[in-house]
Amino acid sequence: MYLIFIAMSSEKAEPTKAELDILTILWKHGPSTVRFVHNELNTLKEVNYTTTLKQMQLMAEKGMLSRDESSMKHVYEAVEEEQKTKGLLLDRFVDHLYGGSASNLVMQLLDNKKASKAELDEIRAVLDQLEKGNS
Amino acid sequence: MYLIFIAMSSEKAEPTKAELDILTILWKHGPSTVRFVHNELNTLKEVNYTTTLKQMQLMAEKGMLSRDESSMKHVYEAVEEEQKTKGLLLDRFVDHLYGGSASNLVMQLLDNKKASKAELDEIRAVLDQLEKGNS
DNA sequence: TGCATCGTACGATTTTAATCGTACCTTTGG
DNA sequence: CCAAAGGTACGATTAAAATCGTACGATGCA
Repeated sequence: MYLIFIAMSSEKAEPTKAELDILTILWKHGPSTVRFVHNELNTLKEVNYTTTLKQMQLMAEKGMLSRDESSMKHVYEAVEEEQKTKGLLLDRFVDHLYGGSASNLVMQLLDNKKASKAELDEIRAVLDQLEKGNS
Repeated sequence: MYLIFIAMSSEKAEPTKAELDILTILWKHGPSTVRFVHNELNTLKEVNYTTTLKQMQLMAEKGMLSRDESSMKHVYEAVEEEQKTKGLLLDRFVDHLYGGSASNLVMQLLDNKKASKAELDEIRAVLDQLEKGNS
């Protein structure tokens, strides 16, 4: 007797570049129509309306977006929260480029970059906060 | 009279996933033959030898790798330094996902992740170092 | 010498992401 | 009423990334 598993794409697929652009807009503005997303998108890059539409349809099919079809103008919404998705991407990034070491990444970040005084302070504040909570 | 510029691909193209894997190996081990890189690569994912070869040839063509053809077994080397390339990728990442705010990224990094006590300390040390140098 | 092994060269194919063209339905204002 | 405007559906195409198959030259050694 065998157990058969239907692959439900349990492996979190990370959004592509184009998909991330759309997600970003939806995270920022909440549930939106294709038209709205498309307009926002065109402030970044020029694409045909049907391209945006198709993208969003595919994303919905993949389960990245949900949509409300009750009105003729379908309203789409990101399924995963911004923090969760970005967190996943960040994790992958750290793993792949910095061997999983967050501190290595931060070092390079502060080293190579124009991290302003304000930013340094802010980061330090985050650190303090964390250590307090940890102990 | 016109000045004619030969496009020398001044726009830093970021390496693709597969390319980055190869670069990582070269950064770690220094100038290497295709065979060596290929073996290393196969500890991560299975690919045909000629695939690795072709990849590296293309990368050389793009100027990402240089190669020494004096011996029959060509020896390839990464052109850009590890820090420089990773720094570029990191910048793009911060810009795209965190609106260019390094502190936002760090916040999420420390928040969402299992940043160990040791890592926190290390990061704090980096901060101290920086502030000393800045003032 | 001759053949197995290991190397490069390179066109072609496959896979995935992204874009577009066209058909057709719904709403709306004159 | 009906045409213009704006919506969805969806196959087909283009673009980019990655992979592979085959040809053929070098090398080494029985």
